[in-house]
Order: sequence, then structure tokens, then C-alpha cells
Amino acid sequence: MTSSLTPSPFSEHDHKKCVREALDTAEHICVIRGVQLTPIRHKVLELIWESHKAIKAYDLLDRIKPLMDAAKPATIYRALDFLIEQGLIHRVESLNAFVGCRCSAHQHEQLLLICNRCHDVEERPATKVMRALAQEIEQAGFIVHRKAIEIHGICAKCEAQAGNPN
Amino acid sequence: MTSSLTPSPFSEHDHKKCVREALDTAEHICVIRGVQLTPIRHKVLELIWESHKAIKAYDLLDRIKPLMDAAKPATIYRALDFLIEQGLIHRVESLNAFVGCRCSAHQHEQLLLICNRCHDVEERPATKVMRALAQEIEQAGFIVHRKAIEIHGICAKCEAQAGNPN
DNA sequence: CAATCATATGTAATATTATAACATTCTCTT
DNA sequence: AAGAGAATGTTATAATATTACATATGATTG
Ligand SMILES: [Zn+2]
Ligand SMILES: [Zn+2]
Ligand SMILES: [Zn+2]
Ligand SMILES: [Zn+2]
Repeated sequence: MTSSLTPSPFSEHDHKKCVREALDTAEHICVIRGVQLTPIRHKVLELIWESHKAIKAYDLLDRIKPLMDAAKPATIYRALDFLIEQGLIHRVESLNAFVGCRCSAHQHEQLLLICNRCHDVEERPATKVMRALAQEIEQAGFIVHRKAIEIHGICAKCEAQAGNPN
Repeated sequence: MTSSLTPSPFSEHDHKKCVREALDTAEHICVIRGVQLTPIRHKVLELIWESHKAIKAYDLLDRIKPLMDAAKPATIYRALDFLIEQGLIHRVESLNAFVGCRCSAHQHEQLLLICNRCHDVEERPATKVMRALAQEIEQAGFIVHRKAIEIHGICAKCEAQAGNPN
């Protein structure tokens, strides 16, 4: 019954490649834009990319403290502000947490699928949804600044495991 | 008074009617469901409905304290939990704030248009968006528990005022 | 070079948002 | 009247986020 479903991209993959690509892209983007991906900002981005889960600001702080004794909340929040501004990460509003952006390069709108079991966050372009949304918003005479589309539930991988636990 | 042309549904309307209807509906729903819309919960709902803006928990607390000296954060958060559970209000994730639900009766999915200028929150059924979204999510093999679709920007009313200031 | 400016970071304090834990009271049923 | 479950009172604390001011750093320029 579920054989035709698109599998979650995170089920089995070379995550080191994710990280490498994300950091390479980030470095490239920052050079192009003439903004500084400083060591702190780079490290925070790297920590965020350790997984596809959304990570909380104070968890980042805990992770960075051993490396940077001076780190304080402001250290983290400033880095996060920068990374968000540059579109390198997303803030997950419904979790007060942060996740790497997989498509910083192409700047499209994002829909986030957030798994309540494994906590991975999958970002999807969802062009049809975005089109319908644009139409709806247009109809309302509303001018968009920012969209947050966050869907909570159970991802395909976790559902498969639940139905077929190894 | 109420004479200029403004398209937003909240621009000119009998807000007392909004409140009356919301409270009536809430009372009715709670009776039907056999749950208790206690005085505290009722008051919190009433305060939330004072406007179409999203209101913060601690602002509610400030507003309710003169009436209930014993009120503490837990007082408010418990009432909010109840109201959300019953679908009588929405939590606006991107604001950490709460807004009355205009359609508690029919339980459909909601899209929130949040004006950054006047701070009113407009709830729209957006059935086309929801249909496209359901399709997208189905394709991803994802099982939905909860959706948060929050669009920030400038509402039609504020845009009209900006283009045509008195 | 010195002066200036913009950017980034250090540091301390505090503000804001939310929950935990346990006691007490209320309401309904028996 | 007793007991159970729901709701509230009360205190404390956790978790999230911002402000303000000081310092450093590098680029620009008079
Ligand atoms: Zn990966
Ligand atoms: Zn999962
Ligand atoms: Zn109204
Ligand atoms: Zn507005």
C-alpha cells in the first residue's frame, strides 16, 4: 500500500556530504555577498548541521562552550541572527529552534515537515502549495513579508518503523 | 466614524458582535462536550477577544490581575491550554501569542495572516491551499498531527492607509 | 601616520515566556 | 458523608531571548 510513497530523504544518506555541501555553499554565498562568515558563525552553522533535527539556542551554547569559554547567549543569538538573515538556516517557530537550510542558494519558499518522533525536519519546496498560497494571499490583499509553514506529525521513515519494527 | 473604504474584514465592523458570538459559541461548545468553561477560562477567552490582535500570556496576566489578585502564570497557561485544546483559540507560534478562533464550530484548518503594522490576525480557511498541502504531505508519506501556517506582512487595510494617509 | 568609522565580539544584567511540583478547593457521583 | 477527579492556589524555577555598554579589529581616509 505504501510502496509508491516518496521515502524520506533522511532515512539513509551520506550526512557528511550534507554538511560539506552546506558549509561550502555558505562560504561561497558569504564571499559573493561580501559578508563575513566569521569563525563563530561558521562553528554555529556547523553545529546546526550536525543533524537534520532542529537545535535550540541554549543547546548550541552548551555545545560551543567547551570550544569557546567566552560564549554567552548573545554570542549564539548574534550568530543565529546572521545565519537567518543570510538564509543559511531557518528558525522553526513552533519549536523555538533552528535548522540548516538545504537550499540557501535558490532562495525559494519553504515548507517544514517536522517529525515528532525522530525530530528530523524536512524542508520541501512545495511549489503547488506556494502557488495556491500566493493566490490566497493576493485575494486577501495582503503583502507578504515572511512565511512560516510548519507541519508536525510522523515522518515516513518513523511510520515505516512503527509498522515494521526491526 | 465608519465611512472610508477599507477591504480588511476587521477594518470596520461591529466588534461587540464578534465577541458575543465567540463567547456564545464557546459556551455552547463546552456544554455540548461536557467540559467546563469556568469563570477563569471564560474571562481569559473574553480578554483574548478584546481585539483581533494576538495577545501574550503575560499581558493577559496583567489584564486579569486587577480582577483576580491570585492570578499567576500557571493560572493563565492552564486556561490557555484548555482553550487551545477545545479549539477556541489559536496559538500564534511565530509571536508566542494567542488569538481567538473565529470558526471553533467547524473545526477546519487555519491559515493566519498577521499584520506587522496593525497586528490584527486574520484567519482564513484557504481550502485550495489546504488541499495542495494535503497532497504534498501525502506525497511525502507524512502523517499530520498539527499545522501552523503563519504569514506575516501588511494587511489590506494598512496598505490602503499607507497609500492614502488621512 | 592618526583619526575615524563600521563591524564583530565580550560581558553583565535583565526581560520574557513557560513549566514543575505539591497543596488545596471544588464538583459531582455514589 | 465519602471519595474521585477536575480545577485552582502557590511557590519556585526552567527555558528562551534581549539590552546596554565596553572592547577589539580591520578598513578608509584626511
Ligand atoms: Zn544529512
Ligand atoms: Zn521521524
Ligand atoms: Zn471583531
Ligand atoms: Zn494591518
